[in-house]
Amino acid sequence: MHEEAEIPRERIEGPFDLETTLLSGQTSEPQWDSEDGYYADVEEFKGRASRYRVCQTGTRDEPRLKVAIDSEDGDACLANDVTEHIVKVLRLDDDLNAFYGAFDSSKGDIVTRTFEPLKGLRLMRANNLFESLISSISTQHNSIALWNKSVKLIRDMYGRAVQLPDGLTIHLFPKPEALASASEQDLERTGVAYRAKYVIEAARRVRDGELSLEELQGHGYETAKRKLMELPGIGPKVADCFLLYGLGKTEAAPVDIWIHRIVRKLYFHGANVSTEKAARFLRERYGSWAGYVQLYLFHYARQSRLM
DNA sequence: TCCCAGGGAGGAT
DNA sequence: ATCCTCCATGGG
Repeated sequence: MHEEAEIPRERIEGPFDLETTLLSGQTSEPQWDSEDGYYADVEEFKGRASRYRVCQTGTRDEPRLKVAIDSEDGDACLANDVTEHIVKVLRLDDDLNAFYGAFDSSKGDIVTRTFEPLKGLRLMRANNLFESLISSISTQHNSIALWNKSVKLIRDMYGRAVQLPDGLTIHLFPKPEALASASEQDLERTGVAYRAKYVIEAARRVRDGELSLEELQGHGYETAKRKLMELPGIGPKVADCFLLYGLGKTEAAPVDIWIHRIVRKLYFHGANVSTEKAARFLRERYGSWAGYVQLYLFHYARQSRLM
């Protein structure tokens, strides 16, 4: 069944740029598909597999969004669930203007110089906690293009296939049990390569209840991070990715090779500061905005070819 | 052919 | 604690 909806201006706190946000390669889930102005992803709502598409109609400073929903047969009204979901995953209720005003540019805080060129860029939250965890694991020592492809292949190979009324077939991300019982060899064919054993072990622990992703939500940053790092293949950076993009803990600032270089150059005069120290520095300096600062620094540096 | 990709494990100091 | 090498695959 097909539905359409709109997200009005008043649901969006401050400016928003859909394209910059979705193309920033930030999230620990594959990039949304794009077709003529619309960006699409798939998820289950009220047990019904759905494909939702989002299009920005208003401007960056007066943003509005159009939403189109196609779901497998059923007469459930999903418009409300989907629009609330979109507000959550695009973090439309984050007060971006508060972020832009939180640091004193006259005191020369470096990050403020990224605000104008990237205005409207928002953090995202994962559609799906389990997918976010597996995606985060598959990013280690991998390229953005490659892990995007791998996670989409995991959907295609192990996820439930659904044909929508318009004929399009979509694949949801598989449930933990499907990946837990996958063979390492089979999973390697998705391109996750040597990380297959990490993916299977993480899926097994979630399936067996040894790790509850929902419970982590209730823990503080430090505790949740420590529990995540008990999993093989999850170190400080992957844990921070899931804490930020999966659990929405915005004090998490994943320090990858890029952020590491940027922080050393911009904040430590090029001194050799460890990744752990850089992460702690961002958390202590920027608090609950650290995740946003990380996003802006990363995107700014890559876009401007600063590093 | 060579090199690296949004790191982490296992080992040696 | 900090440093070192290797990890499997694809794309430049």
